[in-house]
Amino acid sequence: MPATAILPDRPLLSPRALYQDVAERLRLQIFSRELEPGAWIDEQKLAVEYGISRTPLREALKVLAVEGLVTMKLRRGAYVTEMSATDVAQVYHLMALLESDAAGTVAAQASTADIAELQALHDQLESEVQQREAFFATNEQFHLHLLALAGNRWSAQIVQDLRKVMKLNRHLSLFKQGRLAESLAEHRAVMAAIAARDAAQATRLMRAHFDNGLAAASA
Amino acid sequence: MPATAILPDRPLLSPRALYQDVAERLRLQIFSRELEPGAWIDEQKLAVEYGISRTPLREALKVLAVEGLVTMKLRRGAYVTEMSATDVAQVYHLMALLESDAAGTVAAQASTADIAELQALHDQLESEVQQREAFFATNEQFHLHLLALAGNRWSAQIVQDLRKVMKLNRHLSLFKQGRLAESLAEHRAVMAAIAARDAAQATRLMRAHFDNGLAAASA
DNA sequence: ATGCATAATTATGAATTCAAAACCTGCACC
DNA sequence: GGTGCAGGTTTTGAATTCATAATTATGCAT
Repeated sequence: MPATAILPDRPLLSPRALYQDVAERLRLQIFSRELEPGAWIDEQKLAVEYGISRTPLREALKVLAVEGLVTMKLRRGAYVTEMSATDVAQVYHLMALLESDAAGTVAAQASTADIAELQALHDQLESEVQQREAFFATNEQFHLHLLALAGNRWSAQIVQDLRKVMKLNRHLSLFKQGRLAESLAEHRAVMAAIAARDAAQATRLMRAHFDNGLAAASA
Repeated sequence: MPATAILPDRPLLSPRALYQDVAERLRLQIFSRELEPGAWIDEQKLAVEYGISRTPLREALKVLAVEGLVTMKLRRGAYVTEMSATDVAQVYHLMALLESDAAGTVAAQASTADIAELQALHDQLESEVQQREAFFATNEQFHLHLLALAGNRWSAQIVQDLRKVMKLNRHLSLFKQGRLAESLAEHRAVMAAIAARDAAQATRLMRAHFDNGLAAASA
């Protein structure tokens, strides 16, 4: 009898292909450090564990490779990507660029209703300073919502991918004690600029928010 | 006898996996419009044409899907992505953001030798205004070299992917008559700002260069 | 002739099989 | 005691096979 399949029974007529489910499951295992950076990914073992064949697993690995989460080595399989300090800085810089641009766009163009939604998310964040996990989740929601409101789907997709690879990095700045409060204050300022429709200021403040995050991460 | 394989014999000990070669070949077929936007990609036919099995072809298609060149529909296969006018504008905006940032970084930080190399590429461009094909090629080389000099490998990778996607768009601004000369003039200004180590100006001018390109493309 | 139900065909998604490269392991030899 | 080679094992990369969903074709009733 094979090892218990981890993927629960899914309807035969699934809304998406198996390799996509597998890709998502792999991401979760990577983010949770069950598969840690630098580790070799054993195709056969995982296929048995997931209760599937190697084919969809290999397809999923190729997807993650393009996203940057794993690195393929010819004839040696897949490895979880290791992020150097340089990589972290470079990705932060990119996210700062894209998200600050998005903040400016939203401040200038979003509807009042959209901004109210953003404000609601921010208010929720304010109430969660004491709950680390909830704060992280809402924080990510806020940023993704901002990207969605900015309306550039290419940009949004890229930032989503970058956020994924960022999760490879153990030393997320927000984990630093005390950084949560600072981060919230910066957020508040960004939100205020957006609400005030001050695009230039929103851009500036969002960029500062990321720069501070990077500084905290590398400290 | 099967149809003639398009891929030439390659050494048994190939430097990269077959699916990567196939991905590259697919990109070329897409850019050259042998596979046109919206078209369904016949796996079996292509596999025979390439003289390979469906497995590496399918893996290549998944890679292109993440890159945005093709769209996978469940149980309906792969389709060449169609770019709307909105998509074109969004991608242009992104490239403007990333490349103008790179221009600023290079102006501020690149070595004198590096800038000399860039200048050499620009000089070559100046000599090629009359040769459309050569101009395109050198232009792309210049931009990619600039990205490389900026030193952010994530940024460089993204811009490379975006440039690929852009080639899906038939109405590349540079094709417009007269735009070549304008483009060159803008290039010259950017190059001058970089040589003068004026980062802010380099950023501004590169951004303007792309904005003009977009305006020309949508005109 | 047209519309619907159903059967045949085709193409995709996934599993399985096969070939070749990389990696151990152990032994001979320096 | 270390080094290098031979053989076997493991694992990847790719082809083939299989199952099922989607599409097309067919035939029947109206």
